Amino acid sequence: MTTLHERIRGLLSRASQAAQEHGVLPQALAPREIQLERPRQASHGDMATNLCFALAKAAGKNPRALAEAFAPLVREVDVEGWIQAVEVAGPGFLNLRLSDAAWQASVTDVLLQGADFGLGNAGAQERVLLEFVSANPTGPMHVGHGRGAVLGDTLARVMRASGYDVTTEYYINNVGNQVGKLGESVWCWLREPDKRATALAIWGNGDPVAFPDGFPAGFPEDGYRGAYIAECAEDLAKTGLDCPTADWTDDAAWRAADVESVTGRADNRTITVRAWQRQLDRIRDDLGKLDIRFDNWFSERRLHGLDPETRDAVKDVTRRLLGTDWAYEDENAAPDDEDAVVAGRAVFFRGTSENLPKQFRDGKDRVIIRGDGRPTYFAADIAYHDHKLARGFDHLINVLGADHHGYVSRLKGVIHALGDLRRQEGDANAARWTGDRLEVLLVQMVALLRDGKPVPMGKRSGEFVTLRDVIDDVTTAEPASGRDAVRFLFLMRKADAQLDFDLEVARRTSMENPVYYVQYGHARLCSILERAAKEGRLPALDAPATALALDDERALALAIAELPEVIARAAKAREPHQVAYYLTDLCRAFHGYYSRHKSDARVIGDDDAETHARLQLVRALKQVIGNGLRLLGVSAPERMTALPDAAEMEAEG
RNA sequence: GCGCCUGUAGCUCAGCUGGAUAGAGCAUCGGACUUCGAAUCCGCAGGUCGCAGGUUCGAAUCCUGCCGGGCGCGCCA
Repeated sequence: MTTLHERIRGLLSRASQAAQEHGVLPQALAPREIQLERPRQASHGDMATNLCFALAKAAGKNPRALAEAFAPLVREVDVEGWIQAVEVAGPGFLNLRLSDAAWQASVTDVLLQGADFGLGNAGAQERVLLEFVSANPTGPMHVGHGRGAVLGDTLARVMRASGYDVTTEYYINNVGNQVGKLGESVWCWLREPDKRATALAIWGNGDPVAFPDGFPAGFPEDGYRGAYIAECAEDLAKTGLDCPTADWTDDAAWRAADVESVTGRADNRTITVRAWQRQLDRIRDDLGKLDIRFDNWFSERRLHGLDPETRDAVKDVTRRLLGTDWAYEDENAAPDDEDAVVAGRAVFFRGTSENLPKQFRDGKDRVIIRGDGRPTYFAADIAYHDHKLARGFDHLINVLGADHHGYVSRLKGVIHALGDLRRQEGDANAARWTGDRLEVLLVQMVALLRDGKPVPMGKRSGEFVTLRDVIDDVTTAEPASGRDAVRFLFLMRKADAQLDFDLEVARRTSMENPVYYVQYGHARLCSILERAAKEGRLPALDAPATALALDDERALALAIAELPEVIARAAKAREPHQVAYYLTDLCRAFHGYYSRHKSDARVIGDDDAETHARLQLVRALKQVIGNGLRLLGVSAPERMTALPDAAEMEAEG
């Protein structure tokens, strides 16, 4: 199996060999990647390469002269006849005009490769661990999490299509202050069933926060105030914790029953564990609505030795770092935290070390172990990333919210330090621990709009629009439409640009909402094929498309041939949005072709040869759009359900 | 103050990683359904690529300095 671009690259590569034999190029010349691009101007041919610019230096010639010498060689090695014309243009471009056979073959390529068309092996099976979402299991996911989720999941799909061996992972942040606070918040609601009932009734009415009795006594000042906390308590009150006592107000009994709470830590109480597990279930459900599933769910607890059969890797790695110059104890720092049990000695990571490459160096040394002996989030992350590399991954990718960007250099720095540590320990694999094994993709924020106006969100009040709300809100006739709209629209911006998500636009069924545009294109193609099948005019799948002759058909054939290029590029650049843009462009080309030739060259016509060839093109287009949508996790409907008519629309509006 | 991201048509954004005359959608205006889907298409108009230097055959893209916007700089995660 091969593709159009591979054929042309092969041709150009043979031409460079010939050039070496003819003395046009020096003998010793490293093979290089040949860039092929589609010129904007039709007069520039079907494909252009800047190969001669790249080779000019090595050849000691100016690009234009080299191109002049190169052009006849391309013709000479073109034994298959793929090239109709080679032209030297501008300062040294080689413009190629393909023969009919060449571009027509791309239609056949697609049909023969089917669902596999577009796959490549640029990734060379590199083992990549892709961590994304990793939202704290302390509450519902919001739209920002959703964007990271869609980006991560689509990137995984795109990279797999490009030959990377990708494992996806969700890091469950179930240790520390935040989950502890979650447990306490739930606990407070549990102890006051009457107040809970009142509050839930009011919340159930749609009133987000206000209710007469306020929060339960002793509710933590910085606790989680959302309605979902009371709901969680209600749920646990019904199902229990598999513990002997039924009286939630019996503090002593519950503490005794908190068998997992041997350390007295709030984040390790049974009730806390049940609370975050429940939140995690909801997160898993929400992700499922977007068709996102993880290969691994990695519990932070195991890094602290809290899960069965795990050891305290955090303590272990801290101790080992302390044995080197990478970490040190600070006796002067007094803990600000009044809850601190002992005013002990905090442990710092020397992130400012001169021994760190500049790009991994931090502005200040960071705390790993607090003065009271509790490890920080950073400490666990050190153990976590050590563990990731120890599992044998070649490359790590983390998708993070852009507000975490200050954390990146620290994390890379510590991986570098771990490498040095392992070298000192005589680890033969130490070279694998380097800062540039970690790649962090920062996803910018999402602003939620309704009809152009920002939707107010205040996390503190507990009132915020959840990802689930958004998916439900933009779900229209088809069950998958909410998922499709959210996924596609999140991919219409590159990750490092802020994104406005307009709920009204996401429901719209016009070009403003590109997901419908692309899906409509797919449905339209299906409908043509359906008609052709009904009339018994579908050719065999491997029938040639040699009767295609229109410029628009040439352009479409060349466009579908680009899918493998787009996928490879998107995977390499970690930019899945390129696939989304490609699909809208391709559909635009198809809709244009369809409309322009409605009267003079319909797909199904009198001439059998033309009809068959056009149907092959239609089939190929459908295949390519379908493959692309699958990559984006968006459904490719065979038909679109009817729109509500104008009267209904107005009644709604 | 320091660091990261960002500035492209009236608005929202692409721009194949340094290539040829910078492109879409929306909005405005004007056109196209007797046929395989008008959820579509065609056309008009719209630009000092924030500003100023620099690098070279060539810059929206790379380097420097300003200006404007966003986000970070916890013994939070």
